[in-house]
This record gives sequence, structure tokens and C-alpha cells, in this order.
Amino acid sequence: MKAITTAQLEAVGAEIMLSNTYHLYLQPGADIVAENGGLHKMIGWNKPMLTDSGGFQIFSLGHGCVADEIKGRRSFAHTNRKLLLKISEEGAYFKSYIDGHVHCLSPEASIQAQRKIGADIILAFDECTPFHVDRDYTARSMDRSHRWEMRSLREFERLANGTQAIYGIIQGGIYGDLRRESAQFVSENNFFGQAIGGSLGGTKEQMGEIVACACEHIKNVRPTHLLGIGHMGDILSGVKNGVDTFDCVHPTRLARHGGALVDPEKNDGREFININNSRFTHDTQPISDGCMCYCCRNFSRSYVHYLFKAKESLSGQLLTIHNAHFMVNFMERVCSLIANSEI
RNA sequence: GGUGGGAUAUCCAAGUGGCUAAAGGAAGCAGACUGUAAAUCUGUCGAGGUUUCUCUUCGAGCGUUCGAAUCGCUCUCCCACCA
Repeated sequence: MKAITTAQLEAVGAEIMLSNTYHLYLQPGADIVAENGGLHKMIGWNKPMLTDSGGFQIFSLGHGCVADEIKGRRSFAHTNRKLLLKISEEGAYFKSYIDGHVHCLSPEASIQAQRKIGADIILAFDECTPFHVDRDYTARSMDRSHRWEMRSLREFERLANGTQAIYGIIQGGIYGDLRRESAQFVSENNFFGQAIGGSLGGTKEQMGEIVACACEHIKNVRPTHLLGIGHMGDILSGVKNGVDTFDCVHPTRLARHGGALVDPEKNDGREFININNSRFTHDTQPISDGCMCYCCRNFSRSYVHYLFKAKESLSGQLLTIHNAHFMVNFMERVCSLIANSEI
């Protein structure tokens, strides 16, 4: 988690953290994490943790920014360098963006790295299928992901020490029948839970349909995770379809860029305010009225605005605390709505 | 007192006769951000008008030229060095 300490995260009420196998694999390396006693110990986080398999990052190298692909947008960054070299049955060959060395991340290599990192929940290695790809490719990619997931499961069972659980991943892109097939595949195999991944379409409406379709065909009562989704409306929509957990860079990245999450009902439907805006220069109110986070209890919009204008690193830290608190609080409200049968 | 260098839009700074309302930064203003190569990226950025348009601008003034931020003269102010 960028711009925030684990102590601050705990204070905010966060219960679980997602970490990134791909980045830890390249730097500092899974062995270094293991030498530090595992990731929990290394970063001082005594609560649950999951790791992504690295699939998303590797395939973002081949298609520009996958976040853009998922949304059907053209990527605007990292487009010049082709770092994804080859996808074979064995795994994905790619060049390190750090030093140019060629690596192959296979299901076995990903699981081995995740074993060393030591998160409580790990993910099977899959191919994150992009948006700008035809049905035929999506189908073949899904089949390969299924084979990779089975290899992930076997490697996981081979290395199992009783402290980790593994999720399968539902692929299938924007095609309902493929999503159904993939959901059935994951349900029928011995995963602890399942995550919904890959392209979720070009619009929020399409994303809602795809998630609903995937959830509909899950044939068990295991936990379901929706990968990479974190706007409030999308979370609510996912929850209504039966999704249990989410992960997303949005709250923390937004924070570092000056975006503070707020109640849309009090802000013309907008989910955040841009604290950089000049209208906050003299605004001595807290970011979010009534918010109990460290930032809102102590500081004004005017002060945070000034910190951003002055490019103080504390600026991103304060808003990251606020946004993290805001999301935890939001999910607590969602939980109580479920408890009261209101959704 | 002498010699040399300089003065460009909010700031820094290119530009030495027409392609210059004037490169490039910064600041300012706004936008984007959904399994994090993002403390990043994009747009805008003299004043007006809906576009091809008009007006004002490169220290000040006068001049040369069809045409000047760019050439000449005078002045003002800064900087360096020598007395």
C-alpha cells in the first residue's frame, strides 16, 4: 500500500491486504521476502493478506495498460516498449522493466513465489485477457488459463503446508457462455474460493452484466472476489450479485493525485473531490464532514489543498488515510445493509 | 570615471529581419485515474470573438525596411570586471 504505513492501515480498520507477486518477484525477489520471514513480518502486517499471481501485470506489458483494455480505452502509457515476449503452454516470457532480463512466469513459478511470500490467500496463475481481442482468442486464452489453473492447483497442493488457501480465477471475457464455462470449471475444482478476472467489457453496464453472469454460474458457497474493481457503484453492484471481496488501486492512487472520496449524495453524484481545485483554498471544513479519520478529525480542506500545491509528501499520505478509512467505512455500511436485508 | 554583458509574456528561459502571439521549463487553471512500471498522465495557458478573425506585446523613445523581439541611434535600469 503506497503512501501509508501498516499501522495507519490498521488504525483505519482495514482487515486484509492484497500484495503483488509480479512486483515482489522482480524486486526484491521472493527469496528476499522469505529471508525476511515472509511478507507479513517484512511489512509489519499481522492480519490476513492475499497475493495476486502476476498474470495481470505480465499481460499489461503486452497490451499497454490492461486497466485501459478492460475499460475498452486506448492506453496512453508504456506503449513503446514491448516487454511481453511470448505466451506458450509453459508460461509467459517477458522482459523485466527494471533491468531487461528475460523471465518466464509459469503457474509453478508463480505458486512457488507466492509460497515464499507467504500470503494467506494466493491466486492461481492465469492470463488476463484484454478487451480488444476476438471471441476465438478469448476462448483459447480461457482454456489455457484453465490448464494453468490446474497446474497452479497441483503445485499448490504439492507445496501445501496448511497455512495458505488458493483461489481459482474465472475468465471468459465479455462472452456469457465462456464465463459460464469458466465459472463451472472453477467451481468443480478444489479451490478455496474464486476470483472474477479478465476483461469486464467497455462500459459499467457491461461490467455489471458480466459479473452477474459469472456469479450466476458459480456452483458452490465459496468466497468470491472481484479483481481490480473499486468504484463505490461497481462494488455495490458486485455485492448485489454475490461478490464478497474486492481489491483496487483506485482509493490510494486517487489520493496521491489529490482525489478525496466523498459521499456522492452530498456532492452532486460525484464520488470524489479534487482537493487541488482552487475553490478549496479558503475552505476550512474537513474533507468529509463527520468523517472520523485522522485527516478529517484534525485538518481542513484548505490545509490539505496547500500540502498538494506545495507538493508535500504528507499530502498523499493524509488523503490515502482518508480514502482507506472511507472505503472501510463504506464496506461496513454495505455489510449492515446486508445484515438488515436491505440489499 | 572606464570597459564589457544584459533587459523577452506571472516567473525562469530560447529566439538575432518574414514560417513569431513568440520554443522549452515552472507556476496557474481544469480533466483523467477500477487484479498499481502512476507522488503519474493529458489538456489549457497575452486579451477578446463560435471557427478561418481582431487587438496589444519582447525595458522606453525615435529611426531603417514592403516587413523588426531580431538592424541603427538616444535614454533608463541591472550585472561583472578595471580604476
